[in-house]
Amino acid sequence: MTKRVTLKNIADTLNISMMTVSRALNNNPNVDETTRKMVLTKARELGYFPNHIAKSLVVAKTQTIGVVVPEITHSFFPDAIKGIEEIVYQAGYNIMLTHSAENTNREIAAIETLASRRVDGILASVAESDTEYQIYRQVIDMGLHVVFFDRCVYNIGASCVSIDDEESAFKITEHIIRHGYKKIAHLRGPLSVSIAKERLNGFRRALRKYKISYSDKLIVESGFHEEGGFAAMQRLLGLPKKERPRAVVAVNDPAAFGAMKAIKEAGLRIPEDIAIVGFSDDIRAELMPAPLTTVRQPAYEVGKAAARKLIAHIENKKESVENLTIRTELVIRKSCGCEIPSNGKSQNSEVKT
Amino acid sequence: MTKRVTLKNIADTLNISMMTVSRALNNNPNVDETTRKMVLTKARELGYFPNHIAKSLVVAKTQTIGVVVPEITHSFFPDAIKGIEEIVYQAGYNIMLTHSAENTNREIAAIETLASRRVDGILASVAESDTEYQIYRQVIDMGLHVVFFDRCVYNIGASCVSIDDEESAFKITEHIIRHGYKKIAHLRGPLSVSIAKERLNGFRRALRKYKISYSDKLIVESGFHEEGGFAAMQRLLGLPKKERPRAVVAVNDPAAFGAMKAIKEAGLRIPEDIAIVGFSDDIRAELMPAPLTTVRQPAYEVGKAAARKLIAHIENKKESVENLTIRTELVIRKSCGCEIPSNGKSQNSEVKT
DNA sequence: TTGTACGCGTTATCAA
DNA sequence: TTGATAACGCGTACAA
Repeated sequence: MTKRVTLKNIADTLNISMMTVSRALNNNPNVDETTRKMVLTKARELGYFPNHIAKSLVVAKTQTIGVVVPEITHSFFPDAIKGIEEIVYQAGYNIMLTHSAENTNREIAAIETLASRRVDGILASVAESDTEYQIYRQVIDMGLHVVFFDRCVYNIGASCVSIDDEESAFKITEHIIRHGYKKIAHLRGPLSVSIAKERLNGFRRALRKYKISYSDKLIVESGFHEEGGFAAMQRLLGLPKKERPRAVVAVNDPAAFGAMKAIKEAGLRIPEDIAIVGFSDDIRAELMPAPLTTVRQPAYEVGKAAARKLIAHIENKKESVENLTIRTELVIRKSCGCEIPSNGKSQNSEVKT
Repeated sequence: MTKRVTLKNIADTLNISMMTVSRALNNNPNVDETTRKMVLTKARELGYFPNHIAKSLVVAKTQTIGVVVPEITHSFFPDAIKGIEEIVYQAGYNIMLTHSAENTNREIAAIETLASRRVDGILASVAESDTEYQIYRQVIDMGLHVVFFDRCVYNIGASCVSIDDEESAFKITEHIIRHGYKKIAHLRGPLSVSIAKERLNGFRRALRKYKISYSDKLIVESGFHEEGGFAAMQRLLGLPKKERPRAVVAVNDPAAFGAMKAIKEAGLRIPEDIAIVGFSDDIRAELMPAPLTTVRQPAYEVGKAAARKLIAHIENKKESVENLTIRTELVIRKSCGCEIPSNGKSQNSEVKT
């Protein structure tokens, strides 16, 4: 921040009061048109930029939204941020972006700085490692508006926008079941993260509905990344032949990619020996040797909806806290054993294997 | 921004002055340890969060870096932003993120709000459509520090951090030439963007060095996207057979992907009929049917270097304005006609075709 | 070690 | 339509 021209500078050179200058610049109707023109001209001439900091201090509003993401480079987040930016820009807000790097302490520090910077609200997606949410309670109690997106914390007085994880996992598992597979494994994420838990629930519900028995041995933790998926799949492949899964439902696409690598390295074919499906429709999914059947998450829409909800909370005291859900779409490709339907998006292919 | 506890609140409940509270909270040594403990305890008890806005107003520094990107979802930018975040976080700054959507007017508006919000400096990558940079001149003249990254504006009093585009384009073109190809086309970007111009220059320099003649017919504009690459390649394929290129150097990977699609649709093989190389090492490059030979851009490093340079400018008046260059790496894959070397990264394969 | 006075740049409020 | 004054919450400079 360097020395700048102020309202007072303009007022002095024009021999009028600061207030008149302020009013002229803010399109206040109670200003003579001649004076307004004069002020506008002089302001431009002097290179005046309003000091938004000073204004924020007076009006106790910063027009700023704090955003907390766990990992900017996860394909989901750039799209979500773009959606957020689109909405807040139109509403006259700006984004303060923070990155927790999946680290709880950094996330807490981020929330604290955002609170100190008096953002009008926070859009947050929590880190994998989070186990307690005291800091969110604290800022929410202070009256700061929080809306979670994608990875939510529930029952804490904040709205949440996410995809219907449980239902989506149910649907893709159901799709797999309809292929006739009986031994189906699940690579699950860390259960401290809401989406991991819900996808697991959806997986289980589908098995129950179709009365497929399963042992807990077929549910292994992979985390959200390729390496974890690879390791988890290796463990499954290390099972006695009879217990090995015929199909795998992965918690997300990266985990599925890792698993596919492990399957390949074991000399097995996808989907002939082992079918697999992912979750998220990563940009790489359709380019895999066996293009990956997966769930498309509308990240951009999630970002937009979350931003809209947050702004509603900010601008309307009585906006109700609620959990919003954004529809996903099943993307059918070869990895599940389907013939690819013409548009690759049919939801009802039933292929026996 | 909601009602909050202030220094004065703490001071009053403790019957001491605001200044003592301020000093205690800021680890000023001139405070009795007993008082400090008392203050710290009470601050926590009351849920005090320092008002960074008020502080910024007094000290005329916001500890905020404005970031302007043309398109958050371009694979380059999330990585670059992550690098930026890493550095500014360590240095005690936060990021205000804006997105121009490749639109000049939005970019100008973004710079203006960032200036109003009194950010300490700006990291900017300009939009494709930009033709004049008056707004940057203006804020730089005001004393705002600007560092461009990736897409730069030169000779305007701002540092720039980018990859060595000209040299990288030269190297990858040279690589293609060494395969023995004679008729080599270039899909170029919009010349108003610095990187497009420089890559074209590198391409030309390589042809000159190896005395390869070329007609301007083989340099066609594709823009930076897949559709443009597709259309541009179709134009090349529409040329009389004799004039058609045997190899193509694309301005970036998405353009190359589009071109590859056009080549496929024309019933030609890559690299047997037409070899092609890209630029940027998009995450999809190695997954293409013919894995794409390309130039790897260290986006994360570019972001870090740009952030470091900006902070140096902010914190050290005499930091010199300069253009920094980050090294790229040639990534050799099949699309250029190479046998793939063991690690996929050799720089000196020479294969005749 | 602690406290007082003032100012940062703006808007709200009330008076003219 | 315009202006004077106070206030936002904090740090600087100086005094005690």
